[in-house]
Parts: sequence; structure tokens; C-alpha cells
Amino acid sequence: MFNKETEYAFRAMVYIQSRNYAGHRPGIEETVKAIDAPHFYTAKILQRMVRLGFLQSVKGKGGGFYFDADRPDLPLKDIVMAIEGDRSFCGCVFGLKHCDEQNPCPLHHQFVEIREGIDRMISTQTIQTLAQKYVKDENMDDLLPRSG
Amino acid sequence: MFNKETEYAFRAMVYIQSRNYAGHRPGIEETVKAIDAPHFYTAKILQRMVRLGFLQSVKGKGGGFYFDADRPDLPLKDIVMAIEGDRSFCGCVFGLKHCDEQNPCPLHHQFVEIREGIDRMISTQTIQTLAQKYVKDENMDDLLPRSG
DNA sequence: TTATAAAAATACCAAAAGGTCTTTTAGTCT
DNA sequence: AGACTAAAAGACCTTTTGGTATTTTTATAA
Repeated sequence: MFNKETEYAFRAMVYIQSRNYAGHRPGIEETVKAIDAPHFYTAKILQRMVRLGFLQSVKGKGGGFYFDADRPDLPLKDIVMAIEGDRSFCGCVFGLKHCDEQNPCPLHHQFVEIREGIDRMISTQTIQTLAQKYVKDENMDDLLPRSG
Repeated sequence: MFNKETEYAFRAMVYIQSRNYAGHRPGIEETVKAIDAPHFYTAKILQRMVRLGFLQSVKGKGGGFYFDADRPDLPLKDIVMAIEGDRSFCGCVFGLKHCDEQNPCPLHHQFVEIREGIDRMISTQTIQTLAQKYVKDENMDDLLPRSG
């Protein structure tokens, strides 16, 4: 569905927010260990998130990543757009030039529903709503990946 | 949604089938021109489709690609599975290990609907149904790509 | 105020996706 | 049979994605 970079960004940020709720401010080391993602790659991704203003960080001893509680919740869509643009939930399945409501490709009508479903999902859900669910649900088996 | 290879396979095969309906058997030259796709890349893709038995071809003078009318219709899902596997409509959005009905990730329930929608679409639609729509609809503006 | 811990920056590396070009093989039409 | 045509095969190339390792900067705690 989404690419690795987006996936790691989701998981890392949900973990960070959930630790923030518990009064902690995890660093990279702790974060990648918790979500079992590649260390330096994830660091790079989080750096970008900080630069984009999606996430805050403090350097030095006792530092780490955190979300500013005063700022509005961060929708998944913002992250997806920043990392991979709109191509995962936009455009024609056929890759056609002029495919739209007036001039639909054979798959157009079936696909608009799917597309809207994806858009709705990532617009509605935020890192914060997910982190809250994650904290509540003891069954969730951490944020461990598929094959690890 | 799907990758380039899948996209070119869809478009090329729909074009070929629609020409077949009109009693013609296009070669790659004609095909890539019609759908405006990269010549050799598309050739390679169609070769693979032939090897997989999805499509037939004849070499030599007057040769080209065609679908055996006796064989059953070819669902898009067969093509997608052969080219990119199930990852576009399967697996956890978060990339989580143990995400399923019993042990869902926070996005699981919203996502199963989307996933099922995609699966339904590519299971139902075939190259043949699309080619028929394509032939009928004069508005369809050929099978030209987005940016070409 | 200095040692240290942590993020930021930078440079590289590997694999996969996307794409091109040339040669070979196998038909078919004359 | 032979010329020609078109698909098949295979060798490359480029870009993007995914990932690693090292160095630099900066904040803070002692």
C-alpha cells in the first residue's frame, strides 16, 4: 500500500507519541529497537519529519523526539503527501491522460470509491489517534514488523 | 496504485484484445504507438505475458499478438499477481507482523474494506470486459498515458 | 566549563524498478 | 528455398528506493 519509508515513519512516530503520553521522550536507539526498523534509515526519516515541522527533537544528553502537545494532531495524509505525494490514492489505475468523471477509463467508477476510501482513512486518522489506540490495546504486540 | 509494468501490461493487452475483436493482430510497434508506452520495455513485458500463457503470439511476416478466443477471459488479478504479487492489495498498512482480525493494528478495520474493494475490482474485471468497453466508448481518447 | 550524549549532516552502498539497445530465433509470404 | 519480418532473448544502462557508516554539531548534565 505505502512504501517502506512511509511505513517506518508511521510506526516510529506512533511509538514516539505513545511514549510521550507516558511522559518519556525516546531517542532513535530506543525507537528503532521498539519498532524493529533499520537504525540509520529511520533516523534519516525522522530528521526529515523534524525539518518538515511534523515532529520536534532535542539534541544532547537526555534528548530525543517528541510531539508538541499544543500543536494540532498530525493526519497520516500529511506524512504520506510529504514522502510519496498523492500517487498512492490519486490518478487513473490505467495511468491514462484524460481519465475523469466526464471521460472515464473502463475502471474509473469502481476505482473512485477505493481512492476515496484511502483518502478518507489517511485524512481522518492521525498519529495521535493511533498512538492512543496503541497504548490502550494490550494485544497489539508492539509495533513489530511482518518478517522480523 | 499499480506499478508501471502492470500499467503497461493492462493498456497493451486491452489494446491488443480490442484490435483482435476488429480482426487484427497488432505487433509491438503498433501497440506501443497506440498506448504511447516505452517500446522495448513493453515488448519485454508482453514476452513475459506470452511465456505465462496469458497471451499468444506469432512470429514472422504478418505476425503479432493475440488472445485465443477459446480460452477463458483474463482477469486483471492474474496479471497483477504475476507482476507484483499480492502486496498492492494485501498485508498490513503499518507493515505489522501479527496484524489480523484477532490482533488488528489500529488501521486494520478501515483497511480491510479498501483491500477487499481492490481485490473485487481486479477479480471481476478482465482484459476482455475492458476491451469491450474501450471499443464501445468513443470518448475514451485512445489508451494514451497521463503525461504524453 | 567540559565531557558526553544525542540528533543532524553527509557520503556512500545495494537492490529493485524502469528503460534502452543489439542480436538471435523462428515464422511466413513470395 | 530464400528474403524478409516480427517476436524472443539477453546484455546493458539509469533512476528510485531502501539502507549503512562516519563525521559534525549542539544541548545539557555533571
